[in-house]
Amino acid sequence: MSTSRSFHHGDLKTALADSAVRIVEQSGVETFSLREVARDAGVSSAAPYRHFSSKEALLAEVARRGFDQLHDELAEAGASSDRRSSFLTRCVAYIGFARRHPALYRLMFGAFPNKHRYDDLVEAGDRLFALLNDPLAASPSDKAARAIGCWAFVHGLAMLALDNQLRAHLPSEDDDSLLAVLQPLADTLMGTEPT
Amino acid sequence: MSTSRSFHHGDLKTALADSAVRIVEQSGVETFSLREVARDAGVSSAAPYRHFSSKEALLAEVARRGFDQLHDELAEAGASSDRRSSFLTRCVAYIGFARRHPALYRLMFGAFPNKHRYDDLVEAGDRLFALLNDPLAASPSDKAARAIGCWAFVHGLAMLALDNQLRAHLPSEDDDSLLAVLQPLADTLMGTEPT
DNA sequence: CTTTGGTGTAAACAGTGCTAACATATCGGA
DNA sequence: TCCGATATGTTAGCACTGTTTACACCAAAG
Repeated sequence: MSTSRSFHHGDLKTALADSAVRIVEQSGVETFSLREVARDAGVSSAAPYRHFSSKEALLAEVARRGFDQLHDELAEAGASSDRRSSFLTRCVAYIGFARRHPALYRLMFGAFPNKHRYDDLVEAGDRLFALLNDPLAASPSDKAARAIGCWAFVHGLAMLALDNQLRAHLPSEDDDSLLAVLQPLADTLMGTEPT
Repeated sequence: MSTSRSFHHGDLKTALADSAVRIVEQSGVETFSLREVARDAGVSSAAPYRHFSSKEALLAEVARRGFDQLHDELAEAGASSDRRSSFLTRCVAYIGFARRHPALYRLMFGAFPNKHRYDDLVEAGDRLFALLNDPLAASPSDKAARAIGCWAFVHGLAMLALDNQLRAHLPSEDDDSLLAVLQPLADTLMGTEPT
């Protein structure tokens, strides 16, 4: 074994992606530079092009990782308990993720020209969507509409949280305040009676 | 009168903002360049700095205009009729705006490092929020929570629309499909009975 | 051992945000 | 009316960016 690490880096591709994630989370995507990633990984400016066809392709990989991570966190968060509280738990966890990784979250849902070229990214997004719909699966009739509504609501809430709009308009921004917003919607979305 | 237009441009500031809006809407914000704006306005690369302290400041002005325009369109859309249908009309109009001006809308809600420096921009956002809350004004009790929920929902829906997620998961993406998603939420948010 | 293909480098190109030094036009006051 | 101060434009340049091209090197297959 010993994946020989003399001249050839060994696994530069994942090293670059690791650096990229760290840099995006620290400094946001506006100032993100491929050359800085290369410096961070200790290689030349042209090296990344052996593994990613463009800066956008590297950012797509970063976003894909973000989707996977969010998916896994939500899967764990709402595993136990009944549908309704699973739904609420996941909503809170979702917004928590967006808050802990604001720049990454913005990248995930930001404008991706040519998004269709990165099918791994698209698939990761679809997996997340499917998981969010999970607690709504047994809801009555107009399933699609409720599913979309669910995601739209949580996503919009997360975005407003990132813009500090929640803090501006809610008494506090802890999980209880969030739940006060989420509760009535959950009842509607799931077709259950308020408890 | 006759704002003398020989050497000094006359009103370069608004001319630059006009060009910037057009360029953002056409090509998105990723490739947006101050120099292109300058070329488009027929001035040198350094001229914009007499009127905007940075590229970000010019983009802030573009975003501010977007907020004002959306505000005005919504104000007109839901002017007549009762609260409930006014709310629904405005939701549809809101998402319609996002779809007709995707890049501009993304800019408006995108990451704005140092957003606090552009108070005009912040105020324009606040005016929009106030207008969206208008139909909910007379709703019972937990007003703030419902108001936030309302905006979050519409905003999230608009974002998903821009990512083509609605087309992917809804039977069609006309206004009727949108209303199917919006209806049950509207009832919940406004504290009225479904009709 | 040799060849071949994958992976790194250095150098260059065009384009970028932004600044500094300079030029000109406009306007308020002597 | 002249005249300086100021606002608004220009040119030239810096440091940086994404990307490409030509080249160097190493690993493994034949």
